[in-house]
Amino acid sequence: MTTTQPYHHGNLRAALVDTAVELARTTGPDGVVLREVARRAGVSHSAAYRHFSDRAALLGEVAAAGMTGLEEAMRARMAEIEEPDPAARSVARLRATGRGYVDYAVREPGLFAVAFAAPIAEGVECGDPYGLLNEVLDELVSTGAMRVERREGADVACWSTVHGYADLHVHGPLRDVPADERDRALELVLDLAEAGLTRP
Amino acid sequence: MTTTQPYHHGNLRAALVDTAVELARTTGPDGVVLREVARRAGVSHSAAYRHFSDRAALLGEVAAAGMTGLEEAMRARMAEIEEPDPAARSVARLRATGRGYVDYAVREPGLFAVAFAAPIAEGVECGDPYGLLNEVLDELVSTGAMRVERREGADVACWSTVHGYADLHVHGPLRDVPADERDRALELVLDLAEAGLTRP
DNA sequence: TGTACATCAGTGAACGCGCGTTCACTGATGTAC
DNA sequence: TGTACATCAGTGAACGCGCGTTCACTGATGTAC
Repeated sequence: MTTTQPYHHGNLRAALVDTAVELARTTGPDGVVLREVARRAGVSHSAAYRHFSDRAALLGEVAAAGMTGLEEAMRARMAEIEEPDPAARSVARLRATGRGYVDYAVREPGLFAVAFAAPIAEGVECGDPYGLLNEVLDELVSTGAMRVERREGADVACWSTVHGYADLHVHGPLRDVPADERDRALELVLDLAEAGLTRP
Repeated sequence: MTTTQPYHHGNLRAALVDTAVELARTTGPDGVVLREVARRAGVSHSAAYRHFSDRAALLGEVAAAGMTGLEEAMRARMAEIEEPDPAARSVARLRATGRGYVDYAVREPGLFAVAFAAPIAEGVECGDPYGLLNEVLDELVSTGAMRVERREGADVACWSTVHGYADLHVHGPLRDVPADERDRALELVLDLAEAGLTRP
């Protein structure tokens, strides 16, 4: 009882992107092989060229999805914060962005890798983790938790820290560190960043 | 007037490693293609299997060379420091390790990538940038520049920061930032790390 | 309302490519007597 | 000191693989009259 597929797929473009994302989750950038994506979508590989100029264009969509997921993970952690005091709250929110960033890298290593390895597709809906980080850092200044003088460069510093932490633990030499130890070490890293940012 | 090569190369193993390193410099991990390495070394590709069990083993040697280069770059920057005061000197030395790390990543992006992408070959002479960082952090404590309480986790925090900074600027979204701006931003990042580590 | 025709979205064969690895081989080296 | 022989370090053909991309094609859809 095989359901006969109609000749026209209906929404092949979206189906290909979904399939590519799913493939990227387990394989990373190199695993997003155009022929395999088409195969899994149940379509001949040349059909993909009706919707994407080449493999890079498809990968670019996956990268956009990865960025979006990354920002969502950061927001998810931020949503957990209940601290009422504005200054303490902004600090807590910043720490939450870091946890979310690392969460996502660890939970979705393939998508995380693609997000940074492939150029984002043009004109596609795409998250902006860096923009979110900057908003939270501005909050830190406006609540008085951080002096304005420290604001410059704080974005790149924070981003570098969590990004490096994530990369070392996902692909790098720290990849075999057990999860609980990893989480504990992250808090120490966030402590240090916080100490620097909020130093009077 | 072609010089006839002797049948026996003499030191093919070392020659292959050198060639692979040279290739990795411009191409990164994926470019270290066994057949191409052999081609450049003027030898049939199967000859490589007399010296390496497979491609991964050859790549592992390149990774070791990359790690060694990384440590050397850190040491080179450290050697520039002339500060006489012990505490200030240890801080300056720490900052120097960060500059050296980023220097190397920017100057040798291919080798830097291989160093972290491929498992280091067993039993090969190999630099230890992380060990060096730990030594310098211990100096910070012993000179009184950093409180002992902050020592735990400081290694991973510092490593994460410079590693992330390097990765974002070499392969990541900040790859097009011009060199002078990049260097300036690094100092801001080091300022923040220093502020956190040395906070009373 | 029915039909001719343009357009759209698929198909499948083919091209050209290069890879890692294996294997039977041969030329060169070195060592035991 | 000379030689037989084992061993070492190369060669080159072959295997099997899968990829991205192109192209002439065909089936399905929609639109103008």
